[in-house]
Amino acid sequence: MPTPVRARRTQVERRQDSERVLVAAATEVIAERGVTGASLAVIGERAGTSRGLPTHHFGSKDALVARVASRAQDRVGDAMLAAAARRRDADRMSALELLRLWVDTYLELFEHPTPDERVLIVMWGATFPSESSIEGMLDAERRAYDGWADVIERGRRDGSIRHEADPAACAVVLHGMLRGVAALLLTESGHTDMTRVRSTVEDWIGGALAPSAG
Amino acid sequence: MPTPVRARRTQVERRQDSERVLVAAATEVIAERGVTGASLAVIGERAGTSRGLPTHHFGSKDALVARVASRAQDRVGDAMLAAAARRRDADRMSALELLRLWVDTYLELFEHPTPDERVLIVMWGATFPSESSIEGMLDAERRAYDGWADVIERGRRDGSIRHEADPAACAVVLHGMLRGVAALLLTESGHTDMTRVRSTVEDWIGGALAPSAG
Amino acid sequence: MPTPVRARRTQVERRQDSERVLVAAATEVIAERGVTGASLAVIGERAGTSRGLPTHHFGSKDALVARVASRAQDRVGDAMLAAAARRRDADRMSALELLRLWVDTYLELFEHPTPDERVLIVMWGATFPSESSIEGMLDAERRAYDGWADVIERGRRDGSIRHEADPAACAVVLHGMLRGVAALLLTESGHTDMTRVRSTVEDWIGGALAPSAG
Amino acid sequence: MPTPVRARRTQVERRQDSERVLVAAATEVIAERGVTGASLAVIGERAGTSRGLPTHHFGSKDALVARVASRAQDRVGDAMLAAAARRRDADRMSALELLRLWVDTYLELFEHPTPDERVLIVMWGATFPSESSIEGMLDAERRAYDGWADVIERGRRDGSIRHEADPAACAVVLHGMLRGVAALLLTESGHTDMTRVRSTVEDWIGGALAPSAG
DNA sequence: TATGAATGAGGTTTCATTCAT
DNA sequence: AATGAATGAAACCTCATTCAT
Repeated sequence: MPTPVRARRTQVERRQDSERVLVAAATEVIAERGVTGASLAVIGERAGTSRGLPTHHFGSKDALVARVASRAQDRVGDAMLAAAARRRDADRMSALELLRLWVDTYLELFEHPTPDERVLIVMWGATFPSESSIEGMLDAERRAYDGWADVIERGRRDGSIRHEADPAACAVVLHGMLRGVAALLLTESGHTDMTRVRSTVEDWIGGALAPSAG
Repeated sequence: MPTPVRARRTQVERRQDSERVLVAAATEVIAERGVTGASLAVIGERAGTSRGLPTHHFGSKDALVARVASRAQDRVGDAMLAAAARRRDADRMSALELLRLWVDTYLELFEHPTPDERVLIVMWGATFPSESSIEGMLDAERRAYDGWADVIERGRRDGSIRHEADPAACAVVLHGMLRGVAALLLTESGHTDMTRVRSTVEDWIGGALAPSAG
Repeated sequence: MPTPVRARRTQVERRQDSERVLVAAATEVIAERGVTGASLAVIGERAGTSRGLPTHHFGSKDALVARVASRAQDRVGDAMLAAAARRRDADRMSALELLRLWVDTYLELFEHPTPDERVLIVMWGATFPSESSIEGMLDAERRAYDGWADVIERGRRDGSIRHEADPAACAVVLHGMLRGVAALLLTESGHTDMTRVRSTVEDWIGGALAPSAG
Repeated sequence: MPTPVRARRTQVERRQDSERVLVAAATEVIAERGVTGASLAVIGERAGTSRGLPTHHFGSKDALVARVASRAQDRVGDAMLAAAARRRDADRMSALELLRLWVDTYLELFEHPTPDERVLIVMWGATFPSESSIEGMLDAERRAYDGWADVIERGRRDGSIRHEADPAACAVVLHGMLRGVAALLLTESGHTDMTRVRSTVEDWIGGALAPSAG
């Protein structure tokens, strides 16, 4: 008696499909209405499924929210890694060059933001209340600016970043600047000249981190 | 034996007292739980009044939230104006010096943040969802970086800020940086060395805006 | 020492003024929104006084509502008595003539209804729920159709109304008809030709109560 | 030992059962306390379900109220149609005979009124305030006396109703009379001799609509 | 796996009433 | 007498979650 090999695989596929479509829908709805404003029923309907599927699939709203957060972080992180990978001379780039590439890539993402970019900022904003905690969000923040600090430290060693720069403090300022600028761009889209903002950020970073000419 | 001189209060005084205590409580609770997480019942209890007073007094949650927002904005704005007013040489300061003073004052506020400072960032975060709108919040943002753009423009004219700086773009970057850094400081308080962050911000601004030595 | 004779009288007058203006306002608001839909605060404001005055003056909402009901009943009753009093030949009218005069007067009132007429119907409608009870409303109803039964009985004796007519049953039908027609006129004002409705009612009463020609 | 054959119900059955029981409970409670006096919590409890089910099921109180109204209208309308259908000679009845049959059926319903009859009158009463509006209630009224006007017009053509009768005006008077009498019967049940009222109504209609003997 | 019916806690708001001025 | 501030119960509604199908 032949076993329905494909049938079982189909179950797994269907589950994955559900997950993909639910996370995408949740990303959209949270980007529009915020974490607390997004209801599971609306997410289910936006996904074209039943209102009960989000709970059924993820067990709880918190779990779905955490899933959305981690996916959004990954997408942005991947974009930056991919930008570096595309460069032929990746292994010959100085740390400062890499940092500038990353910054540029980051800002480029927010020039034409998808729900993935927007939701990242929305969820960042949701961490500001002192009691609020979104699973995995604070950790991701810390990883992010540990990353910046790391590059800056490397730059100090390879001479591409001035020695006086304090890696930890610069990482805070740099990360805060990128997040803050991104947030302003999202809430004020249309009112700002993106190209100029990007080149201004480049200038500031250059002025702050490049070794002094002397 | 001292008598409670002012035990009798007029209606107007009672109303003002209620308002003061309600706005203070709302500021605290919103700073802790966010705008949507703060319920009027909890605010009423925190204020030491009945659970129904917030609605009775302000008519709606939105009105109370708007009141909290405008008060928080005023407090921060006032602090910056007061810092300038305290300077003897206020009228002889260059635009860049004024800008640095303001930045320094702003960051100092977030070194030991009260609920007023925190709530400002929390409410800023609540504006990130595209459909969300908090009465008066977006306007205040725009006023704020119009203010920065104005100082930068003045600096270009008085020669204290380099001519190449684009006032509008620099204002976005500067305002975003301050907001973003403030947000990081609030969520990461204890993990960062405030003094170093402040002096780093100073350096970046100097490097970006001061006229080039040549 | 002269006593402020007028001052005391003024207090009484002011109280009466308040009462008049409050009852008038309550009549309007109840006519618009129904008994439960009318709030004391709105009534107070409509009266041009404070929101607290209705309670202060009448002690409770029920008391004010009862006052409105009795006044509205009086106004309608007075109009009918006045119509009879205006007739020179009042003492020579047959019972049927009096009844027709009353009916005509009643319907005329609803041709251009003031809040007084409307509120009477509104409050009548509020007595339909089985548990609902508006102070004095049911009694007034009963008095009203006892009045009709009385006239019909007199008509049977003076020969102006046919002998077969059952006073109690006819009173129910007549009173119901008037109330029902009035209610339709209020909810459908503009859609009905009042003049025809009035003459139709006259015809029906004539056909039902006048002695048969034979 | 008998097993509960239908213990398992499909989702659709569960939904229909809930709807039935909720509408029945709402009808009862509204008949007792009026539209505004009936709270969803009480309706839910009366239905033997949770307090939240009414809202969950119908979305809003207005929707449930509209559902109750339309069902009550249907029940009364159906009773009148059924009475005509039971007659063998239905197609040979004159318009006046049909009208009398309907009137008789209508009044019979109110002799032993169920909540369905009572709620119809209660909701009619709730439409009297000028600003109040119950979904579908005014339309139903208009349909109802359009129906009466139609029968009267047919009677004028088949000669069973006198030619002088104005269909529109007579419909208003007839409908008003029936509603008004029904309302009095409900509020005064026990105080009135139903049989006599019914035969009085018959007499009045006969006197008003039947062609004059001559 | 997926659907959606049902629950019940909790939110904002309305409002009659109480109470201080 | 009059004002209006304050209370607290109760209303409608939203929504995460549980549960039956």
